[in-house]
Amino acid sequence: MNIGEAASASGVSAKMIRYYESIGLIRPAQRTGSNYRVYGGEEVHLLRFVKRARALGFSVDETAALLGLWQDKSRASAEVKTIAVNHIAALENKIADLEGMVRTLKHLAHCCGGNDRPDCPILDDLAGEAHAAKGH
Amino acid sequence: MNIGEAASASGVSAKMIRYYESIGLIRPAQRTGSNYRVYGGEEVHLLRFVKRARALGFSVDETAALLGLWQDKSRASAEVKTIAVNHIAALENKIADLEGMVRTLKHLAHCCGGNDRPDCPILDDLAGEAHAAKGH
DNA sequence: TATAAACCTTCCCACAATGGTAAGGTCAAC
DNA sequence: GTTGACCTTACCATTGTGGGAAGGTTTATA
Repeated sequence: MNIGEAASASGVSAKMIRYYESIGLIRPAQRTGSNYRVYGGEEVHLLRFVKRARALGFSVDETAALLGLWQDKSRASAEVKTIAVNHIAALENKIADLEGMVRTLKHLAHCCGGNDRPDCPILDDLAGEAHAAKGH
Repeated sequence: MNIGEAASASGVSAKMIRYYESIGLIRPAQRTGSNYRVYGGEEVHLLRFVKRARALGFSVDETAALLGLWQDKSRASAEVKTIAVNHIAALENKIADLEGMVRTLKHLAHCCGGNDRPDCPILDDLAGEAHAAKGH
């Protein structure tokens, strides 16, 4: 299997496969006589693992740790769970940050006329000149 | 005012002030005879605006647009509101993505013993080998 | 069989935003 | 007049991904 076929079989672009190889996330592929990378079902399986982990928001480093644990048949599931639980916490922090932004922005947008007058509480807030909004 | 003073007055690091200048987000500062950047209250005000916009998750490009509108005293507030509303939608999309990840991970973590046995539904899921979980 | 299309290879550039560091100039205080 | 705290520019790194060029290979077709 060529890299292009492995890419469409795994959903990981050829570009990213080479990248993952270059940073050591995946082992260097075997090569043909003419230096083409060769992949088999096992490699594609591994690439899918990586893709799934990335889609769940794990960093490449975390993914590498998970891959290591996956291949260590005697791992303790607690190790995996720890990574997952930490990742959940990080995601929830990020969500909380974004929700804070949304909350503020919704308030400001709600207060903004959104018409053709220049009067704009959104800009006033950004400028730190939040004049008292007419209570709503 | 030196760049360092402007940085502590505005909360934007000196590094970032120079960066914002280099990409054209803010106008080049005036210079002293010895080539030091000089800032006044107005510039600090502007930097605070930028900082606040960035803290609300606006990209540098969006921030530039907002800055332009801020300085255009005859803008229509609708233009600002449009940027804000689009940004809210983008943030909410991102939140939804992250929440999907959290939901999946919580389910998997819940199903994972987290003990010293190798048995791990998290890895099974990543590997695409999600064997039927014992119903819970 | 010749040639063109569709692959592959490596290498470099770009993004967004931020931090770091190094080599050198300047200013203020003591 | 020296020291320390500032400033200047110019690079490098990050994270993960895409784009492209320059050149080699394989395959399909005329």
